[in-house]
Amino acid sequence: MLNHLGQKIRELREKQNLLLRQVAAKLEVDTALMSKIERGERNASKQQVIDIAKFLKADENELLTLWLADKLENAVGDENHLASDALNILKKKLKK
Amino acid sequence: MLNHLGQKIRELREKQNLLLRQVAAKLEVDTALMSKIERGERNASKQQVIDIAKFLKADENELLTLWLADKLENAVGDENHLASDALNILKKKLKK
DNA sequence: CTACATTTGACAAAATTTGACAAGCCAAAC
DNA sequence: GTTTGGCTTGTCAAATTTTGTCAAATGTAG
Repeated sequence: MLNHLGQKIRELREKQNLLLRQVAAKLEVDTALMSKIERGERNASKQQVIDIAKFLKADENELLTLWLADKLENAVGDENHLASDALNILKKKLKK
Repeated sequence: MLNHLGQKIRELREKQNLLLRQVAAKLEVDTALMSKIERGERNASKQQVIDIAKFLKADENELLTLWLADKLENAVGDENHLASDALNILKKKLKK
Protein backbone atom coordinates (compact mmCIF):
# COMPACT_ATOMS: atom_id res chain seq x y z
CA MET A 1 0.00 0.00 0.00
CA LEU A 2 2.91 2.32 0.62
CA ASN A 3 4.17 4.25 -2.31
CA HIS A 4 7.23 6.27 -3.11
CA LEU A 5 5.77 9.74 -2.94
CA GLY A 6 3.82 9.28 0.26
CA GLN A 7 6.81 7.90 2.09
CA LYS A 8 8.91 10.83 1.01
CA ILE A 9 6.30 13.38 2.00
CA ARG A 10 5.88 11.85 5.41
CA GLU A 11 9.60 11.81 5.92
CA LEU A 12 9.89 15.46 4.96
CA ARG A 13 6.94 16.47 7.06
CA GLU A 14 8.11 14.69 10.18
CA LYS A 15 11.61 16.05 9.85
CA GLN A 16 10.09 19.50 10.02
CA ASN A 17 7.75 18.64 12.85
CA LEU A 18 4.68 19.55 10.93
CA LEU A 19 1.24 18.10 11.47
CA LEU A 20 -0.87 16.52 8.79
CA ARG A 21 -3.37 19.21 9.60
CA GLN A 22 -0.91 21.93 8.71
CA VAL A 23 0.04 20.51 5.36
CA ALA A 24 -3.57 19.78 4.60
CA ALA A 25 -4.49 23.36 5.39
CA LYS A 26 -1.93 24.66 2.93
CA LEU A 27 -3.34 22.45 0.20
CA GLU A 28 -6.86 23.29 1.27
CA VAL A 29 -7.87 19.68 1.60
CA ASP A 30 -9.16 17.58 4.44
CA THR A 31 -6.63 16.12 6.87
CA ALA A 32 -8.02 12.69 6.10
CA LEU A 33 -7.14 13.09 2.46
CA MET A 34 -3.63 14.15 3.32
CA SER A 35 -3.30 11.07 5.46
CA LYS A 36 -4.41 8.91 2.58
CA ILE A 37 -1.95 10.54 0.24
CA GLU A 38 0.94 9.87 2.59
CA ARG A 39 -0.08 6.27 2.97
CA GLY A 40 -0.60 5.82 -0.74
CA GLU A 41 -4.28 5.08 -0.40
CA ARG A 42 -5.03 7.99 -2.68
CA ASN A 43 -3.01 9.57 -5.41
CA ALA A 44 -2.15 13.22 -5.26
CA SER A 45 -2.89 15.42 -8.21
CA LYS A 46 0.02 17.01 -10.00
CA GLN A 47 -0.87 20.38 -8.57
CA GLN A 48 -0.97 18.96 -5.08
CA VAL A 49 2.50 17.55 -5.49
CA ILE A 50 3.74 20.93 -6.62
CA ASP A 51 2.13 22.63 -3.64
CA ILE A 52 3.55 20.07 -1.25
CA ALA A 53 7.03 20.49 -2.68
CA LYS A 54 6.81 24.19 -2.16
CA PHE A 55 5.50 23.98 1.38
CA LEU A 56 7.96 21.33 2.46
CA LYS A 57 10.84 23.03 0.65
CA ALA A 58 11.52 19.95 -1.39
CA ASP A 59 12.67 19.70 -4.97
CA GLU A 60 9.59 19.80 -7.15
CA ASN A 61 10.98 17.56 -9.84
CA GLU A 62 12.11 15.01 -7.33
CA LEU A 63 8.63 14.71 -5.89
CA LEU A 64 7.01 14.70 -9.30
CA THR A 65 9.31 11.89 -10.33
CA LEU A 66 8.20 9.82 -7.36
CA TRP A 67 4.63 10.71 -8.16
CA LEU A 68 5.08 9.48 -11.73
CA ALA A 69 6.81 6.33 -10.56
CA ASP A 70 3.76 5.59 -8.43
CA LYS A 71 1.47 6.16 -11.35
CA LEU A 72 3.51 3.79 -13.46
CA GLU A 73 3.45 1.22 -10.71
CA ASN A 74 -0.32 1.46 -10.61
CA ALA A 75 -0.42 0.98 -14.34
CA VAL A 76 1.61 -2.18 -14.06
CA GLY A 77 -0.94 -3.53 -11.63
CA ASP A 78 -0.36 -7.23 -11.15
CA GLU A 79 1.29 -7.74 -14.50
CA ASN A 80 4.68 -7.96 -12.92
CA HIS A 81 5.82 -10.70 -15.22
CA LEU A 82 5.34 -8.53 -18.28
CA ALA A 83 6.57 -5.31 -16.81
CA SER A 84 10.23 -5.56 -17.56
CA ASP A 85 9.67 -6.13 -21.27
CA ALA A 86 7.04 -3.43 -21.39
CA LEU A 87 9.39 -1.03 -19.66
CA ASN A 88 12.03 -1.65 -22.26
CA ILE A 89 9.61 -0.98 -25.08
CA LEU A 90 8.63 2.27 -23.45
CA LYS A 91 12.19 3.28 -22.79
CA LYS A 92 13.02 2.81 -26.43
CA LYS A 93 10.06 4.88 -27.48
CA LEU A 94 10.91 7.68 -25.11
CA LYS A 95 14.29 8.16 -26.69
CA LYS A 96 12.56 9.96 -29.55
CA MET B 1 -2.20 8.42 -31.71
CA LEU B 2 -0.87 5.07 -32.81
CA ASN B 3 0.13 2.62 -30.16
CA HIS B 4 2.09 -0.55 -29.99
CA LEU B 5 -0.72 -3.03 -29.56
CA GLY B 6 -3.02 -1.61 -32.22
CA GLN B 7 -0.31 -1.58 -34.82
CA LYS B 8 0.53 -5.18 -34.12
CA ILE B 9 -3.08 -6.29 -34.23
CA ARG B 10 -3.65 -4.57 -37.52
CA GLU B 11 -0.56 -6.13 -38.97
CA LEU B 12 -1.64 -9.59 -37.84
CA ARG B 13 -5.18 -9.12 -39.05
CA GLU B 14 -4.19 -7.88 -42.49
CA LYS B 15 -1.68 -10.65 -42.97
CA GLN B 16 -4.53 -13.08 -42.50
CA ASN B 17 -6.92 -11.15 -44.71
CA LEU B 18 -9.46 -10.71 -42.00
CA LEU B 19 -11.93 -7.88 -41.76
CA LEU B 20 -12.38 -5.67 -38.73
CA ARG B 21 -15.92 -6.96 -38.70
CA GLN B 22 -14.74 -10.53 -38.29
CA VAL B 23 -12.43 -9.83 -35.41
CA ALA B 24 -15.05 -7.64 -33.80
CA ALA B 25 -17.59 -10.44 -34.11
CA LYS B 26 -15.30 -12.83 -32.29
CA LEU B 27 -14.90 -10.37 -29.45
CA GLU B 28 -18.59 -9.55 -29.55
CA VAL B 29 -18.00 -5.85 -29.85
CA ASP B 30 -18.91 -3.25 -32.42
CA THR B 31 -16.70 -2.92 -35.47
CA ALA B 32 -16.21 0.72 -34.61
CA LEU B 33 -14.65 -0.23 -31.32
CA MET B 34 -12.29 -2.63 -32.98
CA SER B 35 -11.25 0.12 -35.35
CA LYS B 36 -10.56 2.39 -32.42
CA ILE B 37 -8.51 -0.24 -30.67
CA GLU B 38 -6.35 -0.78 -33.73
CA ARG B 39 -5.77 2.90 -34.10
CA GLY B 40 -5.07 3.38 -30.43
CA GLU B 41 -8.03 5.65 -29.89
CA ARG B 42 -9.33 3.23 -27.28
CA ASN B 43 -7.57 0.79 -25.03
CA ALA B 44 -8.48 -2.83 -25.13
CA SER B 45 -9.31 -4.64 -21.93
CA LYS B 46 -7.03 -7.43 -20.85
CA GLN B 47 -9.62 -10.00 -21.77
CA GLN B 48 -9.98 -8.49 -25.21
CA VAL B 49 -6.26 -8.76 -25.78
CA ILE B 50 -6.37 -12.40 -24.77
CA ASP B 51 -9.25 -13.08 -27.13
CA ILE B 52 -7.53 -11.27 -29.96
CA ALA B 53 -4.34 -13.23 -29.42
CA LYS B 54 -6.25 -16.46 -29.61
CA PHE B 55 -8.20 -15.52 -32.72
CA LEU B 56 -5.19 -14.13 -34.55
CA LYS B 57 -2.98 -17.02 -33.43
CA ALA B 58 -0.55 -14.66 -31.82
CA ASP B 59 1.47 -15.09 -28.67
CA GLU B 60 -0.68 -13.95 -25.80
CA ASN B 61 2.18 -12.67 -23.69
CA GLU B 62 3.63 -10.74 -26.56
CA LEU B 63 0.38 -8.88 -27.12
CA LEU B 64 -0.15 -8.35 -23.42
CA THR B 65 3.31 -6.87 -23.18
CA LEU B 66 2.50 -4.37 -25.92
CA TRP B 67 -0.78 -3.67 -24.18
CA LEU B 68 1.03 -2.95 -20.93
CA ALA B 69 3.60 -0.78 -22.70
CA ASP B 70 0.72 1.30 -24.05
CA LYS B 71 -0.78 1.61 -20.60
CA LEU B 72 2.54 2.77 -19.21
CA GLU B 73 2.89 5.26 -22.01
CA ASN B 74 -0.52 6.66 -21.16
CA ALA B 75 0.51 6.92 -17.54
CA VAL B 76 3.56 8.93 -18.50
CA GLY B 77 1.31 11.36 -20.31
CA ASP B 78 3.23 14.51 -21.08
CA GLU B 79 5.74 14.06 -18.27
CA ASN B 80 8.35 12.90 -20.68
CA HIS B 81 11.09 14.75 -18.89
CA LEU B 82 10.51 12.81 -15.68
CA ALA B 83 9.85 9.46 -17.25
CA SER B 84 13.33 8.09 -17.46
CA ASP B 85 14.03 8.62 -13.77
CA ALA B 86 10.62 7.29 -12.82
CA LEU B 87 11.19 4.23 -14.97
CA ASN B 88 14.42 3.51 -13.15
CA ILE B 89 12.73 3.77 -9.79
CA LEU B 90 10.08 1.36 -10.93
CA LYS B 91 12.58 -1.04 -12.41
CA LYS B 92 14.39 -1.18 -9.13
CA LYS B 93 11.19 -1.85 -7.24
CA LEU B 94 10.17 -4.62 -9.60
CA LYS B 95 13.29 -6.57 -8.89
CA LYS B 96 11.75 -7.62 -5.60
C1' DC C 1 -22.97 4.73 -59.05
C1' DT C 2 -22.87 0.70 -55.88
C1' DA C 3 -21.29 -2.05 -52.41
C1' DC C 4 -18.64 -2.77 -48.67
C1' DA C 5 -14.89 -1.64 -45.23
C1' DT C 6 -13.41 1.57 -42.14
C1' DT C 7 -13.55 5.89 -39.53
C1' DT C 8 -15.65 9.54 -36.94
C1' DG C 9 -18.53 12.01 -33.61
C1' DA C 10 -22.06 12.02 -30.38
C1' DC C 11 -24.09 9.81 -26.80
C1' DA C 12 -25.81 7.08 -22.61
C1' DA C 13 -24.47 3.78 -19.30
C1' DA C 14 -21.08 2.02 -16.39
C1' DA C 15 -17.08 2.37 -13.74
C1' DT C 16 -13.69 4.92 -11.31
C1' DT C 17 -11.94 8.80 -8.82
C1' DT C 18 -12.37 12.58 -5.83
C1' DG C 19 -12.71 14.87 -1.49
C1' DA C 20 -15.57 15.59 2.63
C1' DC C 21 -17.56 14.16 6.73
C1' DA C 22 -18.10 11.52 10.83
C1' DA C 23 -16.69 8.05 13.64
C1' DG C 24 -12.89 5.35 15.22
C1' DC C 25 -8.25 4.31 17.00
C1' DC C 26 -4.22 5.16 19.78
C1' DA C 27 -0.86 7.28 22.86
C1' DA C 28 0.36 10.73 26.05
C1' DA C 29 -1.15 13.75 29.66
C1' DC C 30 -3.96 14.55 33.20
C1' DG D 1 -9.90 6.07 34.69
C1' DT D 2 -10.86 10.17 31.23
C1' DT D 3 -9.58 13.74 28.20
C1' DT D 4 -6.91 15.51 24.44
C1' DG D 5 -4.80 15.63 20.04
C1' DG D 6 -3.09 13.51 15.91
C1' DC D 7 -3.99 10.28 12.67
C1' DT D 8 -6.82 6.68 10.34
C1' DT D 9 -10.87 4.44 8.45
C1' DG D 10 -15.40 3.81 6.30
C1' DT D 11 -18.94 5.69 3.69
C1' DC D 12 -21.00 8.73 0.63
C1' DA D 13 -22.33 11.89 -3.26
C1' DA D 14 -20.45 14.53 -6.90
C1' DA D 15 -17.42 14.77 -10.56
C1' DT D 16 -14.81 12.71 -14.00
C1' DT D 17 -13.36 9.09 -17.08
C1' DT D 18 -14.12 5.04 -19.63
C1' DT D 19 -16.81 1.94 -22.30
C1' DG D 20 -19.28 0.42 -26.19
C1' DT D 21 -23.02 1.56 -29.52
C1' DC D 22 -25.26 3.87 -33.08
C1' DA D 23 -25.67 6.63 -37.14
C1' DA D 24 -23.50 9.26 -40.33
C1' DA D 25 -19.33 10.23 -42.93
C1' DT D 26 -15.44 8.80 -45.49
C1' DG D 27 -12.81 6.00 -48.27
C1' DT D 28 -12.08 2.46 -51.94
C1' DA D 29 -12.55 -1.03 -55.38
C1' DG D 30 -15.33 -2.65 -59.01
